[in-house]
Amino acid sequence: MAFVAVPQPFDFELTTERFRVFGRDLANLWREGGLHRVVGGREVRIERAACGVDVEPLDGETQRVALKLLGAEFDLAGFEPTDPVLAPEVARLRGLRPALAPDPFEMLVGAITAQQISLRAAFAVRNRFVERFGVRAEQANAFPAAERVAAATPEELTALGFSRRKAEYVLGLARADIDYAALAKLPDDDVKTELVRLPGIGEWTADWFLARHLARPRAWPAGDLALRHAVSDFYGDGRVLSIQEVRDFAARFEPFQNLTAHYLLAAHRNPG
DNA sequence: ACCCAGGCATTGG
DNA sequence: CCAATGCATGGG
Repeated sequence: MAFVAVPQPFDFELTTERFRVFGRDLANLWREGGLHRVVGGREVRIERAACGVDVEPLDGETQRVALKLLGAEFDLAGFEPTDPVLAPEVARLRGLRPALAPDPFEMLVGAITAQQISLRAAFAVRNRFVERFGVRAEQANAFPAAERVAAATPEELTALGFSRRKAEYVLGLARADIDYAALAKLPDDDVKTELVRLPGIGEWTADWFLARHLARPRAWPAGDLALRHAVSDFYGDGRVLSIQEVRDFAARFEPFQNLTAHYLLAAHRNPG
């Protein structure tokens, strides 16, 4: 047994709910109570153990990936909102950590698949992509490497269910020479400015990149339809709030907009 | 057979 | 600058 420590509070089931609720994710595969993912060509299993989280096999890289997937870097201990709407939901979902995408290319391609369509439909397309271009280990497939996708044709992607446009976006990303390490050092606004230059990446995708890959505390995807519905139901008067109206809520949750977005979404899809 | 779902780029005013 | 349009799949 090789244990990894995730800071308290931490609830393994709540944190991994994301990998079950929208359907199967072949690259982050929930199976028999554990999360399977391919790291460096080897399959890793992450499961709850008596004294924390068990990661097999464990090395420096699998530990880094496991900590990302379980949202270990968030300051959850400091997240104690006094907002009368949010506070009870945070209490009810205590230990929920936003599950992060460990890989930037995976994050961006995943977001592109999810543009406009339901997450169920998005996962169906994404899984065909993962199966087609991602090397299989035991149960799970590695998320496809950009270098391998770069050699594909648009037709190979449309055959998997991508729209013509999305196929071109994904190929463009795979072929683009993006310095993700440099990007990760920039302030939020600069990351967004750089990302939005790329075809197929708008503000929504850039915001989710900040939120679910870079774990930026103030990321707030105001354009997200599900977040708009959640904010509208928790704080609104019956109609669906506009993007600008939802954006204006960000100040209220300073400096925990990212955690707040994830808690509102989780609370909304799983009402008390 | 519709309609909507965790957007985006393009086109035309 | 804002409004209208097409796109792909899966579930209701």
